Amino acid sequence: MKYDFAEIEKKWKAVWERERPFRAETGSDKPKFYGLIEFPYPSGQGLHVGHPRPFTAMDIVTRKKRMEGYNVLFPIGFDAFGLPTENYAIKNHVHPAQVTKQNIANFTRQLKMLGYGFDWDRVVDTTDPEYYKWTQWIFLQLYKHGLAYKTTMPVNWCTSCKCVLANEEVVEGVCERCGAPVIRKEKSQWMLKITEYAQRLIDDLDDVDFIERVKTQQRNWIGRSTGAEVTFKATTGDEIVVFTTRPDTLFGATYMVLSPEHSLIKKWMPLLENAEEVQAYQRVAASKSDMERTELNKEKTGVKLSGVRGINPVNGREIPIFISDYVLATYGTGAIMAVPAHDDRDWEFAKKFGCEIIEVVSGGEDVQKAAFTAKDETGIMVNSDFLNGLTVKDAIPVITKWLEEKGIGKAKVNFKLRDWVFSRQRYWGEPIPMVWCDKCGWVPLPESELPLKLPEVDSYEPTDDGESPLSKMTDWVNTTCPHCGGPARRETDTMPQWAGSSWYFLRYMDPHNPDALASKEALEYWSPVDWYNGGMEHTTLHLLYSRFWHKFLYDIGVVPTKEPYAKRTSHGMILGEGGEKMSKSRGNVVNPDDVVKNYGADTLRLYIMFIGDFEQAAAWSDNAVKGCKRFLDRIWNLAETRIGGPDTCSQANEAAVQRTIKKVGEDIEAMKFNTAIAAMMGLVNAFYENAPSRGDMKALLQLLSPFAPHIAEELWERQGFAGYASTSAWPKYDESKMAESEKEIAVQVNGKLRATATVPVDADDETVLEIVKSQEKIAKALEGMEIVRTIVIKNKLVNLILRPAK
RNA sequence: GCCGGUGUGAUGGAAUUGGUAGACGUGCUUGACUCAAAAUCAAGUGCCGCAAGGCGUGCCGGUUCGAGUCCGGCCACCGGCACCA
Repeated sequence: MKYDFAEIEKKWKAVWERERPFRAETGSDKPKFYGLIEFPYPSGQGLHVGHPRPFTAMDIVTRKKRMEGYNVLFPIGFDAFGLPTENYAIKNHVHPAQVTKQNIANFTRQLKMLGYGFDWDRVVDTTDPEYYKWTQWIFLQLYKHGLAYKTTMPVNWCTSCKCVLANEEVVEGVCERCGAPVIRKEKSQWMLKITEYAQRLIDDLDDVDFIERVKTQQRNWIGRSTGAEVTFKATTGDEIVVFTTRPDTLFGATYMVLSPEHSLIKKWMPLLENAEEVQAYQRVAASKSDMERTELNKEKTGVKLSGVRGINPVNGREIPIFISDYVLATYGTGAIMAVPAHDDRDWEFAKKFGCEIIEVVSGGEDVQKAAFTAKDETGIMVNSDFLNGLTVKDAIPVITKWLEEKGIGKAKVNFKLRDWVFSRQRYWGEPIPMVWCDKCGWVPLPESELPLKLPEVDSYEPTDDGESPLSKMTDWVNTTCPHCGGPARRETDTMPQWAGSSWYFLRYMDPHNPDALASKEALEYWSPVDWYNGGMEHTTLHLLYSRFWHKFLYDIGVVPTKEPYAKRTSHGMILGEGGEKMSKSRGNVVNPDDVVKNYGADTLRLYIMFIGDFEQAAAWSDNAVKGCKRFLDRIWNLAETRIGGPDTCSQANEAAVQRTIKKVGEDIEAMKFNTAIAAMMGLVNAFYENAPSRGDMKALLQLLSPFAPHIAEELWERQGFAGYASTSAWPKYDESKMAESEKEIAVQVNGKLRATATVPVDADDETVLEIVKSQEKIAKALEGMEIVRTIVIKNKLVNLILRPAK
């Protein structure tokens, strides 16, 4: 009989559906293992072939752990709030909840089709009020602890989504989601103080097992820099605080620059002789989008304030003050001291505006020709009074201490990370449970009133005026103040998509709990996530946000660990056949449904893991899929009918079986799924040479089971082994049985490979040399030569160093 | 500019961390089966050469008995950050 994958896969899915062998049990005595994948956004297109890569990988890992005796939690859910659903709903005049329901049903069908060992009793859906009740609850806790606040500031505004975006959602000046230009818009927004956690988000990376590129990317994004804050005085008597990473260069500060938005400018406006020019510059700067601001970074612009000057606190010198958009309002203090001799940007600006350039660090080229920016021991301080003669490195603590003693400065750490803009002017998101009362201000909804459900609205359409669709629902908006009982209005913005995903892994631990986001015991038992695999694109979004929320929940005693994830890995993208990104317009999209229909889920799983290095991008190849199908066919042919005899390994195959057990086990842990599969292919090839015994086959089926669970289960049954392959005990290997009696070693002459020799394993050097020298080729090479040196590496090679005999 | 990554046959990719480069898969060639094709099975397949042999892991150099692997200097491509003081 042929390998009828469709029939077999249907059969075993039914068994799993009935018996639920992949359920996790909170509180079991077994050691726990929590494997996590990023829950999908249930789009209308259904599962993409990119999805099965991380899903299958973690399915393999967790299936192996289960076989090794762990109590495994491998959950699935849906991150279902979001714009595509809302847009689809608008276009087709259906409720987003309806669209979500359909999409989740389709995703569920596809995920089950692929045979994943999820615990289907723990599915979460972020749009379910029983779920978002707790998303809202966390928001209230953040508010109560002063980490959520509403403020008016210029924010990123996507012109197409008609919605604000977090900094993390703006990529090269355009919207991360839709690619439309992002402009600055002054809006009142809910913000979360992620900056309060900046230091800990960096520091605690040292304690977790994240792949290096994830750590670096997060560190880059948080962007820590150490330096000092220094207070300059203006001739008006006002104080201007600047941040600098180079307090050592203070004597070289020859002018100051304020960002165009700096608050002092407004105050000084009546004093300025060129007020009109300054205002014009401010207007131009304000109208620039992020993109324009960075595109124009080649040419410095700015205006000198006439009528006000700054005073350098170290030497009392009066210096000019400029405004320029190369100084950002949102970083540091929005003001800098400029040291053109030792900063490229200041140098460029100084050249254009004719500012004085004073060298205070010697050791570089002429500072009139280029800035000297080295920060190490190469430079020696000059023109700097009491700092003269010190290296830059030594000067920094000296000047910092001096500033502190004089009360004009202090050491300071700054971060690039900004607070998280948390409101969205959209319908399909969690309502923010806050009420505005003219008397009491912002008042949080009492927890007893959660969940605050999304009301039904007539239109989900975003509005051009930047207000949420909810704002038109006057019945819903108008409410009473929970505090004073007077008339009040609800917040009409909703939470961003990242809200629900910032804590979902906690809900999996206890998904139906009505009284808490999860019970204490469940949190204690399952925390932390042992292994979390996900996309690099979430490194500075979801991964960072969820670490922030988790740390907050830890601080208020809700969760037991500082970090949510013990280990984080990441997979490469699946590209189209030619190595290009899959897209509808290129017509190179592969649909998992089609692959499963043509080859079966087991083949798809196997291929997607065999496609290449898990961490690297890989191009789809229809031909290579066939190779994996062929591999399963070959196993089927060997094991379709019951093999007789005892359940032990055959002599001919034992060493190969043992080696494969070791290799596959180690490779799964190291995410080298491609070589694990290659090893199994090699074993099957060996079985074609020496027919496998029942024991040989048993081991193979167990190794195969995490990768291709359906066929493994079917053949397991056909062989008459007890229970199920997927719940059997992971095979053990015995090092002593892996050794062969003979080994082929390399024979080199003067470091060049000349022959190979077969020698007994672990033979002593003399024996090996004797065998080697008797080789025809080597004997020939030895003629007329003398051996200067011999190198013997046990079981590997012999290298003879020769020179002509005298 | 800063940070991270990658470079190996026709092709996707292996290589026990300094020890026979190219495992495994695809493709290709040949043979068996077949009226034929597909499927399957078997053999071969880094390059040059009839052979002996020589050359081969982006490039140049170094260390070593021995380098894909270590060191120094480049080049190319991919990703992240970027007027962050």
